[in-house]
Amino acid sequence: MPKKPATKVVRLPAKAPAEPRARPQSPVLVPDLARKHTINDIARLANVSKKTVSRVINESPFVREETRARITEIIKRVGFTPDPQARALAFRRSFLIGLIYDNPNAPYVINFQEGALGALRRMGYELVVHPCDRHSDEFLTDIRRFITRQKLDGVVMLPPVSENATLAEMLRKLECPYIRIIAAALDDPKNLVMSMDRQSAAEVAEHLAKLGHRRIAMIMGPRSFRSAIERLEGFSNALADRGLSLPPEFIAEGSYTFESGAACADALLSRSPRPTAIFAGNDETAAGVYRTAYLRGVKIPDELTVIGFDDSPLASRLCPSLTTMRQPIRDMGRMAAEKLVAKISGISDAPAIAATTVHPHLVVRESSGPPGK
Amino acid sequence: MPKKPATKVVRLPAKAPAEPRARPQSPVLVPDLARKHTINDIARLANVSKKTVSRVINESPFVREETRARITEIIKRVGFTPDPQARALAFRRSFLIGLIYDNPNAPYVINFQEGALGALRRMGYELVVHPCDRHSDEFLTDIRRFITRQKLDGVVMLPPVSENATLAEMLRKLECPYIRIIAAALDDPKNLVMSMDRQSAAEVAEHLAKLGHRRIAMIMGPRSFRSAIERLEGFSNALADRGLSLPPEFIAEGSYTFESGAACADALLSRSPRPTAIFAGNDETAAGVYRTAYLRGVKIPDELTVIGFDDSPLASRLCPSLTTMRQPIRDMGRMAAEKLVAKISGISDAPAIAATTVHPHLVVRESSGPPGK
DNA sequence: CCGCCGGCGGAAACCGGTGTCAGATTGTCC
DNA sequence: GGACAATCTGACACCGGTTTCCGCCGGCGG
Repeated sequence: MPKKPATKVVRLPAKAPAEPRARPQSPVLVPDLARKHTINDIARLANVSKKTVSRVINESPFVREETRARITEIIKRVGFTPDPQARALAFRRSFLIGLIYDNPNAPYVINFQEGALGALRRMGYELVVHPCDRHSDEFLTDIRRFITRQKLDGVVMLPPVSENATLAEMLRKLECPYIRIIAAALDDPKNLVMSMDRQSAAEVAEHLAKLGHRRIAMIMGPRSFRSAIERLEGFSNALADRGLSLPPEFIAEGSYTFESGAACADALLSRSPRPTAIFAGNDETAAGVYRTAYLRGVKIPDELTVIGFDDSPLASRLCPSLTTMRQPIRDMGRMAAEKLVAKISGISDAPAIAATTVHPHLVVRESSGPPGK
Repeated sequence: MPKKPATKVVRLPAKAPAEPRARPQSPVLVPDLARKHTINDIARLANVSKKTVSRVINESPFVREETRARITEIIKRVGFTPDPQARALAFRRSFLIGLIYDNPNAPYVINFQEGALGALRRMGYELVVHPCDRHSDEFLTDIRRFITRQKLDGVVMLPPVSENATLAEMLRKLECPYIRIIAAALDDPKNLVMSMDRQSAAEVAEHLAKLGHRRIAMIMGPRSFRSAIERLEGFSNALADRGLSLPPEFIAEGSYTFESGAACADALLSRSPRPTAIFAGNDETAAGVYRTAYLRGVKIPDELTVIGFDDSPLASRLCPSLTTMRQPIRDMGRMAAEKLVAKISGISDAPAIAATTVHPHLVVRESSGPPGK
């Protein structure tokens, strides 16, 4: 083998005058469904330049209707789709959205992810997930590298990383559009999808008050979580409005985990008199309360009413099933996606887009009842 | 609004001569940490051609050690990372791996996803998730479009879509490397990460036999799931080995869901004499059994032993906590990622890679005990 | 001392799209 | 019918990498 024949690409370095055209006859004139097509193939088939095809693809108004129809028809017939990487390169954008989270609650993440993904695909974007460790030294660096490396068009953050002010500041400096999923107005509303946790917690208070409970306790989430604060205050204030109090000894600070829920419940149930109802910060915590009640032989709901928050699948799996606040997580994913793309496209000033909030609602199940005998 | 101005793209129809240039003089000669660098910047800083820099990045052996070190140092100093889209375009590969699933089990998906993602990032790949509906008419078309459009380098499939023979056939035709997460050897081992469900189910049988149970029932998953068959057969055979039988009236076919678990348990507990132990096909199903036991006032584990499968978070949340088989899902994600990348890189023949299996193990908790009084 | 060979470095083409802008093609009006 | 403006079209450069091709260089044998 004296000469490696290289590839099929024949280059003619300096014999300019020779060939009138680079490609004598186009190899593909008949639509061939088995092959990958380029924009050049389409252009050749339609007898136009690739630029015109590009204009059709990008819905430029400067194409005659007749031409557009012809090209569209050909594109559909041969099943052409433009190469995303090539477009990304030329547009200097990736059409990629990042989902940043450090959330142990799997159903929350999956549901959000799927809600966002569905909306993003429809709009021509893809989602790249980025689980992270918010306590790591590399935390910010890591996210920064992720964003710059992938040239993300924007990111969505789930709590609790969505509450990190330093991170938001970094994103602003990076000029990376972002949406924060969050429980309070910590930022310009156009950067937020808010869950009205304060009002939701008030709804729980109302439910318990109506059932006739008077000794009510709460296991809040960690104070470093905004949602924990919102739920606590909303709950406490709403109780006060009804002439009920939430004394300090009936407030326990957990960490939104099963284990902390069990530990906090143990402390609360040691009080005398003990509470007749516990509002757990989330469903995981409520499961911890169940655990403690089970070990202590405290009957739910006869001796203890338990309310959760999230309506994760766990809530209906527990026995008795758990009364809880349902968050429309999938919808939040969709809304975040739509809002973010609107921002990226520069149509962020519509008032409807400006403030995006969702209102959880109470799902009453078996774990709540009137205060026990 | 007479004319729709289309997009924000402002064209300046005929004022050509105005702007002399886009970039006056190369903006970056001094390493500037705040700016994006190109391979040309690095080449300039190192006094070499961009080709040499490219050689260093791609670990070509044809670079002098001294030169390589200098360039590497500069790359690190300015924090340069090559543009993924540009590389993808030039390499005609995307460095993207797809994760295809239609799995309602959120913790399973999240854990797998995170395991795979961690490994993939280390190897220079990204993961693009693709939830889908395996019963949709668009199912195959949808996945095909996903793969060809994104030019995926490979895909990983979770059960049950991993068991779809037509899908696997399509991937082969597309020449798209794939890994199937699966419970039986349905394909060339080098395309599989297998979970030894048959042996695991046998372990459950052994556990129950040792506890002294003789009337044992099973709620299997849907027969269309390979794991359901494997678990049933492994369980049934292992019982037979110990002189115990699994009579047809003690086998119920569920659908791996909470609701089906409850319904099947209801049927099983109506038998007379009723079983003293139920092996549920997965933890969700086991939760359904708990539900029915709760409604019927059957005490677990005193009157009924329940065993699950998966060790999802739910297992430890239930009261009493659920004895179950733990699957190392995150590890499976990592293994699938490593195996897939090995295949893509063409080093798939190593025997260690050829067969990849994981062995779930039993986690004994409170839901299993000797047969009741 | 010369010529050959192999390793290294650089210019230019290329991947598959898009932006720019001049030129061609219409349509309109006088 | 001709001039002019508005609308369409296409040649060309470019995005940021990789690959091809070629030439330079040094080391070696003759």
